[in-house]
Amino acid sequence: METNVDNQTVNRSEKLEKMFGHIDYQNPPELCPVRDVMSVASDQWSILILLWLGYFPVLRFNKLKKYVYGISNKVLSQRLKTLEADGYISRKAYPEVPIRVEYELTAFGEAYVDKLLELTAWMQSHSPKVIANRQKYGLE
Amino acid sequence: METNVDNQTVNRSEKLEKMFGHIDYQNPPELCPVRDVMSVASDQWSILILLWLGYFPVLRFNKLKKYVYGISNKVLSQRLKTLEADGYISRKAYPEVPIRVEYELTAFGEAYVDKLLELTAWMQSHSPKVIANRQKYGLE
DNA sequence: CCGCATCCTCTCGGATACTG
DNA sequence: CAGTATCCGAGAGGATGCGG
Repeated sequence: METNVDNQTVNRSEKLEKMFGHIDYQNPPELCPVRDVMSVASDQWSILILLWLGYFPVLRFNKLKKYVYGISNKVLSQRLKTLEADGYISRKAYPEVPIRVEYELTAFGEAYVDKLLELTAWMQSHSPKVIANRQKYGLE
Repeated sequence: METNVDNQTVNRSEKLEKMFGHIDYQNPPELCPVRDVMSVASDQWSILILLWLGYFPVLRFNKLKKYVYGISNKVLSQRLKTLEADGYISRKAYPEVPIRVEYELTAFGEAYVDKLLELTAWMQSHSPKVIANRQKYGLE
């Protein structure tokens, strides 16, 4: 157990070292790739889109709009385009009348969803604690 | 390997089922706790703040501002307050002159950073692929 | 059915100056 | 040093109507 904690801490330090060790924050990089990639992949709407596409392997535009309730046409359209450009999802249009368009995760997208799920599942199970913290904090 | 893939897929389905299975998207919850908690914890600036606090166990306001380069006083202050309210970090003020304030992760915050790191480390290692995708997409 | 174009609102966030 | 107060601009995002 003790060693587990130690391993965890060491593991954390290693990853952080790899992530931040090389950064010269006195003279910061104009475009940090991690920030850049993260800004797409950790967007609220994008996360929900990806997770629903993990739940239902194939979804059409209006189905997605129902599941990701509250999202507007414009934003859904934007996010889908960006997610496709970044390689997380694929888009197939069938030239029927009316047109049918299907979205699904790429292999890369699936890998990302798996990572994402570890985080969101953890957040879901801990959200009561966070909300409790928040209320307690509000009372002081 | 085959079974690994299967296990992975099954695992994914289970988590997604647990996350989405109960949602009546026809009549969506006004405030989804997961969305709510996520909106704080997956904020761009908050992530960077938490990661830097994982890297350096104790940091003061202006140090943080240097490491999380580009952040403004206002936003840093806001994020720190929210992160404290949600229980990720603790704030200690020493009544010296001039005043000294130290921020550090709580145990809960450390646990979250560990989860976060799995994701961001993955993103860092895959960011070249994403950027390559993006450029290829732009050329079509 | 899929999504773009338009308009319009409104919040977020940056810059600066100031205080305990 | 650690923020707060104020102002201001940009741009994200919602609603709607149209077109392929």
